[in-house]
Amino acid sequence: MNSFVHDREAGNDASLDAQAVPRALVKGRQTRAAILDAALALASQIGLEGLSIGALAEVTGMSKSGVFAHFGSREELQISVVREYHARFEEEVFLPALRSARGLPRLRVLFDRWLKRVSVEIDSGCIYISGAVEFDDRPGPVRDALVTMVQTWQTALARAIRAAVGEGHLRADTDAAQLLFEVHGLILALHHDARFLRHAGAEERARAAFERVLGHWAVAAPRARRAG
Amino acid sequence: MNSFVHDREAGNDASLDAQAVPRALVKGRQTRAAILDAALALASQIGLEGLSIGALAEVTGMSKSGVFAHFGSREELQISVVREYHARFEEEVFLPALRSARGLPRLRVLFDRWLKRVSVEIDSGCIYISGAVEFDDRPGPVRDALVTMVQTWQTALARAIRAAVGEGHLRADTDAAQLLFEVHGLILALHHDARFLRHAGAEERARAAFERVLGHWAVAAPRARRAG
DNA sequence: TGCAAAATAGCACGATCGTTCGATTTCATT
DNA sequence: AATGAAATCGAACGATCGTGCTATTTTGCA
Repeated sequence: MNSFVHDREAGNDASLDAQAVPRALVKGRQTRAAILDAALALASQIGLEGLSIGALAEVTGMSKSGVFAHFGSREELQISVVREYHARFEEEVFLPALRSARGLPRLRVLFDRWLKRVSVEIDSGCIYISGAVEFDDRPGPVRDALVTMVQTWQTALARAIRAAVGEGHLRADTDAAQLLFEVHGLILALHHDARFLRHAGAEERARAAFERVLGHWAVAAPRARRAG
Repeated sequence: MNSFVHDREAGNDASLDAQAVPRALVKGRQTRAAILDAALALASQIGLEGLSIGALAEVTGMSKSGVFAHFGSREELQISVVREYHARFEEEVFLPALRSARGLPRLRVLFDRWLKRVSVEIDSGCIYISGAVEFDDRPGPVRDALVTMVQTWQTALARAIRAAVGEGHLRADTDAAQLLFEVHGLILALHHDARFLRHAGAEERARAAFERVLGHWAVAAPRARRAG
């Protein structure tokens, strides 16, 4: 259920209908997906805490109670949004990178798509980032879900880094956690400068810094003549 | 009024009583300061958007209207909190660094105190950071105030970096904005890992990365012997 | 000590929040 | 077409929100 890992089959979508629903209604799932879609857009703009069932009902053209019935509580709605974002993130950032060669090439694709998701997307801010700030002092199931998802993503990244070491693309003594920390910082700085300060060149800055960080752990230094 | 600059005298606190208040009541200012103090702690935990006058009244032991009267609107309260945070940030991060030698030493102190402000403080998260996420898609005076403050701080940092270049501590072709971007990313990553993920080693990671970034633009290679 | 002004309290308003509950509509199956 | 379940609606609840009023208390100065 958490995925971002190798075991991507066998359960298709066993998340809900595990205990054999007597009737297989499809309408409910559809509207639920529609609500979740609107919720995701809304949460991206005003945050997970800003998500209100009333606003969601207005956007989807439903009644408040109609929306509410699909989740049972606001908290469950927030968690569902987090999970939905996680699924999309995996599909748009992680999975496409699997088509690239193991090691540094795949790591570069991961960063590139991550970067694009944080900066380019017009409507959506990154819920991992906004959620981390919103819930860093707010215990509860929503925070727990967020932490789990972020850790899953970071674990996948760390694995990609170690793969690059294994392939001989990065030095054997590469500190994967340290590299991850610094690259993550670049994404956060990009998110900050692009979305909050509305700086134009932030994306390019992030790319340049990423190459420089990689260069520090690169196995053979081609005497750093990076485009600048 | 914005400060973070060289002109720190001449006005003492001419911010409010410029147009000669008929009576010089001190009680109002005191309670206003007490409210602001509580508001700052509250906003640090649950965010500027989470600030509610009711909760603030309860914490300070006053009535809602009593609290309200000091600011006139919730928005003005939020802006006051931003300004108050700015003032404290300047006092605890920027000003102490002025006692260090111009150039790299001062830059190091700036980073060190910045880092401590973001990670060590138990109660308070950084309002610059949480505010940036909360208001990146929320136009209005609060966002404007936040942007102004953050830009003031970044400008001061950029000036410190250029001073380090001027002192010959950093290479002449140092890209101050790029260096600032990367260092800012380290602070954001530290804030994320320390506050949200509750990782222990984040502070040390940030320090190590900072030295490495500085090293990239350092004038003399650490090993290579060079005159001057 | 008295008096005006400032500070604070008390109360109520409209709005919105999440949530509950019973009624009603829509659907999948026979 | 009938039927029972699932989906949705409509109205209402208590709570909390920001804010506007009018008292009341507290303060600083004559």
